[in-house]
Amino acid sequence: MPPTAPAGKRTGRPPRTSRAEILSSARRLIDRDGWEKLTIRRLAAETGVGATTLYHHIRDKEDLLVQLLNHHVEQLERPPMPADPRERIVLAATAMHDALAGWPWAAEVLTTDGFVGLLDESALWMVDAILSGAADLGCTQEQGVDLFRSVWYYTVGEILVRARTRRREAEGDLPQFRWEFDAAQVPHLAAVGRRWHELAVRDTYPHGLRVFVDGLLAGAGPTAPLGGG
Amino acid sequence: MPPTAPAGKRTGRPPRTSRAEILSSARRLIDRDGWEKLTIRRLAAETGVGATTLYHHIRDKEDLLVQLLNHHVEQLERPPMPADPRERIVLAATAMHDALAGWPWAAEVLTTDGFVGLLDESALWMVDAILSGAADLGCTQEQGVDLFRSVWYYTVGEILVRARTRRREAEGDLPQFRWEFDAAQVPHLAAVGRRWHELAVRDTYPHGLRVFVDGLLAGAGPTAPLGGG
DNA sequence: TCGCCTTTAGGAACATGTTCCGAAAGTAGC
DNA sequence: GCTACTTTCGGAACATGTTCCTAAAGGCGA
Repeated sequence: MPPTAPAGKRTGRPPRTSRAEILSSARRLIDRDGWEKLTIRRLAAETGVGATTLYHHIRDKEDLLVQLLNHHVEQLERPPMPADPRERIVLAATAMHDALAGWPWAAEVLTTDGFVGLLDESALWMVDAILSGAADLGCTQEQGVDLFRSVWYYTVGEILVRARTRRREAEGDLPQFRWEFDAAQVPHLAAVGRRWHELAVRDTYPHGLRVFVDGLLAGAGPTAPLGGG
Repeated sequence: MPPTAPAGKRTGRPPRTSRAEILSSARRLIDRDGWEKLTIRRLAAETGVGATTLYHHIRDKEDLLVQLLNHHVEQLERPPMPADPRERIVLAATAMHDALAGWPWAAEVLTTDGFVGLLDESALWMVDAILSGAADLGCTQEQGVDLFRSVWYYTVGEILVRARTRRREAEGDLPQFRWEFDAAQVPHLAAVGRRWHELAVRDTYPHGLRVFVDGLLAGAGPTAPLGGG
C-alpha cells in the first residue's frame, strides 16, 4: 500500500494505476456483469494490470467492497427526516435495509458489531438518525446503541437470509430439501409442509421493524433500562 | 455419491470409508482443533483417504455441516415445554439461538429461508414449538410462519454478527477502524465515538427477542393480520 | 553517464472447495 | 481363468483470495 503520498516530489517507479482507478473499474465491472463476477483477477484485467498489483492499492477485497459501499450510499437520495423520533428511526432503518438489500455482499462485509467504524460519515447518516431518534425519546447513549444493534441484527439477518435464498433458488438448489415431516415429532411443521415456501414469500421486514422499534422503545426512558444489565 | 445402497449383494470396488466414518472424523477434528480447522483435505487425512474421495460420500461441505449440526442438536438436552404459548416461543427461540451460538458455521449454513427443509425432525422441535405457540395464540399458519421467520432473521443476524466480530477481534483487526467522527455530519455518532465497542458488549438478544415476540403477537389473532400483505 | 535508492509491478506459489476422468478393485457370467 | 461390468478411488486441474520475493522503472547525486 502506498504511504498515502502527501504531495510534492515523486520518486520510484511510476504507478500503472491508482486506488481511484481500481474503484471505478470495479463499479464498471459490477454494472456490467453483476457483483458476483467481481473477482480480483477479473478486476485486475479490467484495470489493465496484473492481479497482485491491486494489493499495492487496496488492503484486501473487503477494503474494496467497503469503499464501493461508501460510494453507493453516498449516491443515495437522502430523504427528509421526520420530526417524530419514532418515524425517524423507522425511516432510517428502512433506508439502511434498502441500501443493502440489492448489494448482499455489502451486508456480508458489514456483518460486524461496530461496522460503523468502516464507513465514511457520508454513509452514516442513517445510523446517526437512529441514535438521534432514540436520544429524543429519552434513551441514554447505552440504550441508543443497544437499540441500534438490535435493529441491525434483524436487518442484517433479513438481508443475508433473503440473499442466500435467492441464490439458492437461482442455482435450482431447492429440490434437495425435504418437506415431508413426521407429524408425530413435529406436528405443526408437518401441517405446514411444503407450503412453507409459499407462505414465506411475503416481505415481513417493515412490519417486524416497526414492532421491534415500538417494543424496544416502550421499555425505554431514563428510568427503565432497555436491555438486561 | 453411493446410491443409498438398500442392502444385499455388493459389487464393485469395496469402499475405503463411509459417510458415517467421515462424519465421525469430522467431529473428532472439530473437538480437537476447532471447527475453523475443518477443511476437506484435513478431513480426508483424518479419515485416511484422498481428498476427492470424500465427494463420493458427501455432496459438498455444506452437506457435511448440516449433518454435523443435526447430530449436535440431537445431543442437546430437550427442556420441558412451558404450557404458556408465549413462554414456549421464547424458550424455543432461545434454545435455537444457544444451539447455534457456539457453532457459527451452522448459522452460516442455515442462512436460508426454509432451512428447516435441511434438518432432521430430531433437530426441529424448536421450530415446531414456535409454530405451536403461535397457533395456540390464535395465529393462522401464515402468521405462524411469518413470526418464525422474523424471529429467525433476528436470531441469525445476531449470531453471524457476533461470530464475525469475535473473529475480527481475534485477528486484531479492530485497530483499522476509525472511531473519530465529524460532529457536524453525525453528531450523535460522534458523541458516542470510541465508546461504541464499550457499549456494545452487552448481550441484548434475550430482551430483544422478548420485545419482538410480544410485539409480533400483540397484533395477531384471527382478525388482525400479522404482516403486511 | 553511472550507480544508489525508492517505489511499483507481477509471476510463482499456497490454501481453499470442487470437478473430471482414468485407474483400481471387487462381483458375475462363461 | 478370463472377460465384462460396477463401484470406488484419488491425482490433476481449476477458480478463488492472498503473500512472497524478485525484477522493473523512475529520480537524484556524483
